[in-house]
Amino acid sequence: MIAEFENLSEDEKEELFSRYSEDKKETRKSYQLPPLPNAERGEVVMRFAPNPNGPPTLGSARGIIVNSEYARMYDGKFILRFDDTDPRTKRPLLEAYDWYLEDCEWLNARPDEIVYASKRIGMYYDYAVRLIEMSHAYVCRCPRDEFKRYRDAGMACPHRNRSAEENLEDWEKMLGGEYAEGEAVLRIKTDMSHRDPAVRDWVAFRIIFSDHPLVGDEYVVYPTLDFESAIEDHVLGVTHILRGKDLADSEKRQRYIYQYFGWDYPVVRHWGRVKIHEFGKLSTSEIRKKIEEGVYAGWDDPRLPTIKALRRRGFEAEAIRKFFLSLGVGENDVSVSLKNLYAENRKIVDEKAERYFFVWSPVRIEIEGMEAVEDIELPLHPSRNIGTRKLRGERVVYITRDDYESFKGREVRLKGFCNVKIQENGKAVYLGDEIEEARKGRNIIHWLPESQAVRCEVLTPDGKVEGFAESNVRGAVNSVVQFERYAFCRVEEVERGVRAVYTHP
RNA sequence: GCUCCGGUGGUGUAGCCCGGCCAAUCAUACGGGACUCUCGAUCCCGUGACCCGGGUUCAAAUCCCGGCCGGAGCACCA
Repeated sequence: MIAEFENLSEDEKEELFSRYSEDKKETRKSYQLPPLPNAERGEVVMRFAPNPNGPPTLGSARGIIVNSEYARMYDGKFILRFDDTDPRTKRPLLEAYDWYLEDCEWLNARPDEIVYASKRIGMYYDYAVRLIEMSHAYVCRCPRDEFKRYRDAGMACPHRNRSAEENLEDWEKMLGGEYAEGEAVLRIKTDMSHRDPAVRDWVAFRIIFSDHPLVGDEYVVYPTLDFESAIEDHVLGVTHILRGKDLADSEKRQRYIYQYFGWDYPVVRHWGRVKIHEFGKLSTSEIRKKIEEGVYAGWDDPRLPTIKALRRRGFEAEAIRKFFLSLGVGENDVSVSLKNLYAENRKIVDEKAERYFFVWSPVRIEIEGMEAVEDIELPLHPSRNIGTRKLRGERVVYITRDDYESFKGREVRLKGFCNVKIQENGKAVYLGDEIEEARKGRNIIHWLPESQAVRCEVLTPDGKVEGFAESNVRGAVNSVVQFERYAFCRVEEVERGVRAVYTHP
């Protein structure tokens, strides 16, 4: 059987291997999302609705991936909707709109439709008017604190029972800029004795005298998320809503609107909070501040949990997808290590990453007793036949300080080159080239010839690591390579020295 | 405090709706071994969990009650 296999041509072997690994992938790939209740093939409409006040982060990725995955599962539609209706407290960033588009695309979740809430404020006004006319909404002129007292007491405020005409009039005044910020809001009538105070007559529109990055100073009355989202989900025909449980109460509020208009509320499911060990709690606004302070170099700083940063680090979209699909859509909070993402990514990247040497904290070593310079060829990949790279076996080489310290006085194999005995004084004694001479085990180390060592810095999540890389990496710009015995890294710059970004071990 | 929601190995997850086939799935992590001119990959093997207490039942991870723990919301933020 084995002999039979050996007799096959390389191509045939390749084919067998790939067929075998394909099968394995298929079974392993089963991060199946649970079925959606009430979902019909071709009818499902999902949406992801971020506020673009910064670039998408790992947190956003979950929303993008899970929603788009369900849309795909049911052959449905995936909508990207910008809930950008607060130009002050959660002010959108103009560039961020495009960042979301880019990252969705990159995550293999291209939206079938894109909606900008701020461009549809006029439409929300129409629905507001209808609610006022039906006496399901009213303009409330209570100061915030005063209303809070009514709410806590479960009592109607003085404005609650005014006529539709009066309310319409006040509404017009709001729109006309006759009221200052805080002087009037439009509230949806719910139930002042609702057991959950958060549901009692919630605010649908408020006055904000601030220009909006996308629509300028066209409006002074902006809808709140609950109103905007309620209307949009219906207008867009959203069938299923999947989002974080921080928005769980929204459903209770929004249902009133659906009831007043006689609409059906979409199926809602919430997932718990995700905490990633490696990234502390970083809010978008905190990151923004630290970028401005110069703590981070930008939104794609490798230390950040933004999609931009992960992409720069060389993560594959598919790995990120699998990572989130593996978390499922449970309502319990998860606290997960990035190691899981690393593992997913490694599976993809290992078979295509070219291998190179990177010597961090280099120590210069002179090899004594070596006869002549040798030309050495090393494979670009340990198991796949994708070519070789050339190194010169010279008398002067660099090895890392770690190896120097731990192998001092002992024999090691310079991978692909020769065996030496490391001396205490920064020198080494040549022992021969034969691999057989080298002890099997953990004594094969990587190295670099002085003449082919180029300065290299690696940006890691914990800071910068400096050393030398072999000049051959110049051919690997913009790709993920494995610096042997170090980590996978994405090479992003090769002029004037090499700069790479750490992906993962 | 009030209102919701959750608690399966170190971590994440399946199972829970419709009790038995669950001495509980898969992944990751960890430990051991094989292979390898990388500390990567691959291949074996192994460790390890149903929050606690009652109840219902012939039978409970699954149903009910109570407790404990955790989270979210209680904004003119999203």
